[in-house]
Amino acid sequence: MDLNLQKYFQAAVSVDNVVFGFDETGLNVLLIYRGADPYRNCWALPGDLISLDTNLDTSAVTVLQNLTGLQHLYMDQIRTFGRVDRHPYGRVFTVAYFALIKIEDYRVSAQSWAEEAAWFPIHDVPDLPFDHNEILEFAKEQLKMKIRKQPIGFELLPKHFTLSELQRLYEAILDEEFDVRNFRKKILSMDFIADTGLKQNAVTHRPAKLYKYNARKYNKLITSGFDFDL
Amino acid sequence: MDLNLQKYFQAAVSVDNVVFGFDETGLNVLLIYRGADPYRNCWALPGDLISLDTNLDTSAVTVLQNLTGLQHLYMDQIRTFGRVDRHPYGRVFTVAYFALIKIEDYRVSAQSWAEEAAWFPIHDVPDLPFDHNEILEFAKEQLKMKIRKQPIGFELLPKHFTLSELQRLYEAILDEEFDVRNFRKKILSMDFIADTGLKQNAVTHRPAKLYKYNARKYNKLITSGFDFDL
DNA sequence: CAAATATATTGTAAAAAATACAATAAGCAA
DNA sequence: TTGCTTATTGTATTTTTTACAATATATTTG
Repeated sequence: MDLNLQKYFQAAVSVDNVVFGFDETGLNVLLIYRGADPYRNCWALPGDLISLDTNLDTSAVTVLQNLTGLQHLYMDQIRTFGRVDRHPYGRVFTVAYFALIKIEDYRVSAQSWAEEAAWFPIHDVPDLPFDHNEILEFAKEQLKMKIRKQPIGFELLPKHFTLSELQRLYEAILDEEFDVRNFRKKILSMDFIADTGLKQNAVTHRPAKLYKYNARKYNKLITSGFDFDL
Repeated sequence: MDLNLQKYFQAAVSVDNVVFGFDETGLNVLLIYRGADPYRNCWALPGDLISLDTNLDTSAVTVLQNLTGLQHLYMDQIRTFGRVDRHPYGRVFTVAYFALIKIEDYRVSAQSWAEEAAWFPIHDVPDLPFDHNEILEFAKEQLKMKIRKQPIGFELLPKHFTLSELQRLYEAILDEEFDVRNFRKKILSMDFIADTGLKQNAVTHRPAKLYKYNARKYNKLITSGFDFDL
C-alpha cells in the first residue's frame, strides 16, 4: 500500500449492540460481563472489534451471537461513536446497533470471552466502560422514537396479547401514561390488530380478550401511505 | 501492539458529507470533482479518509472545509456504510453526515485534491463513485424526516422571507404540494414566526409581507413539550 | 353462596385539528 | 384604464383528540 495511505489504515471498528428485552417486569437491556481486557470484569454492552472481511451489518449480528448466543434478531444501526480516546488500545470507532426482543423467546448464554450475559432493568444499569452509557442513552431515545412510528411493539408480546399488556408495554417504554379508553380506541381503530376470539384463562379476575397483530395487513397499509403513530 | 489485535487495526474511516443547499432554483446537493485516486475525474460527495488523531464529528467539519472551503455549518451524522468492497484500496468504513445551507450565504471553492465544487439540482445528480448514490438517497430520506420535525427549513431562507417562499421550500424538499390557505394557517399558528412589518419591494406584482423566524421562542416552546410538525 | 377483590370493557360530549374550497387585494406594466 | 401576476384571507365540514366513570366478568374469601 502507498505509504501516504498507510497512516489512515490503522483504525479498528467495533460494534456495540443495545438489545432491549421486554417481559412482565418491564424493559431490560442485555449486558455481558467482560472476561477480556480492556475493562475486564465489568458489565458492558455486548460488543467487539470486527473482522475486516465481513460486511458491517453482518458483523453486528455475528458479534452478538458470538457473545450471547442470540441469533435471528433484526438489528438496526443507530449511530457511530468516534471520540479519539474512547478506547485504550488505539483508535476504535464503534457502530452501535439496537434490537428489540421478547425475553422469553430467547435464551441468552455467555460465550467466547463473555463470562456472563444478563438482563438489567432499564432503570437499573450500572456504570459501563468506554462510552457505553452514552450509547445506551442514545439507543433509548431511538427506541422511543421508533416505537411511536413503527409497530415494533407487537414483537415484544406473545403472539396473542391483551390490550392491557400492550398498554403496559407502551407505558413502560415511553415512560408515559395513557388513558385506558382512548388507548384502546386508537389501537382498535388500526385494523391490523384483530380479536382472536380467545380469552385469557387461569387469571384471578375477569379474563381479557386476546388480540393478535396482523403484519400482512399492516404492510399493505404502509405501502398505501398509512402512518402508524401512537 | 498485541499481535492478536494487529489484524483489527487495519481499517480506515472516511466521512462523506451530503450538503444540501437551497436557492430559488430549489434543492441542490454539493459535489466535488475528484482530482485524486481512486475514481479520479468523477463527481462525488465531498468526503475523505480521516486522520486518526481527530474526533469523528470534528473530522466531518474538517474534511468538508478542506475540500470545499465551507465552514461553520452544523453537521449531523446520519449513518455509517461498511460494505466490504465499497473502497478499492482496502477496508474503509464511511460515516455519512449531512448539512443544510442557504446557498447564497456561502461561497464554495474547491480546495486540496478537489478540482471543482459545484451545486447539482437534486433531481439531476450523475452516477457517483463508491456507494455515494446510496448515501445520497439515504440522506434525502433523512432530510425529509427532519424537515417535518424540526424547524430547519428556516435556515434555508433569508432572514426575512415571505410565506410563499417558505411554502415553495417545503414543497421542493418534501416533493408534495400544500394548500395555500391551510399552509399559511398552520405556519402562522406557530407563534415563533413573526411578521416583520416589512414588505417585498422591486417585485412586479403585489408585494408580500416579510416574516422572520424567532429561534428563541421556538426553543422555549420545545422545552415545554411543543412538537413542530408540518 | 354472598361478598369482596381484581382487572376488563365500554360511550359520549367537547375541543382541537385537518381538510376542502374561491374570491378579492395590491402592486406593476402596457 | 386594463391586464397581468402574485398575495392574502374565511368558513363550513370532517376528522381526530381529549377528558372523563360506570358496569361487567372472572376468581377468591368468608
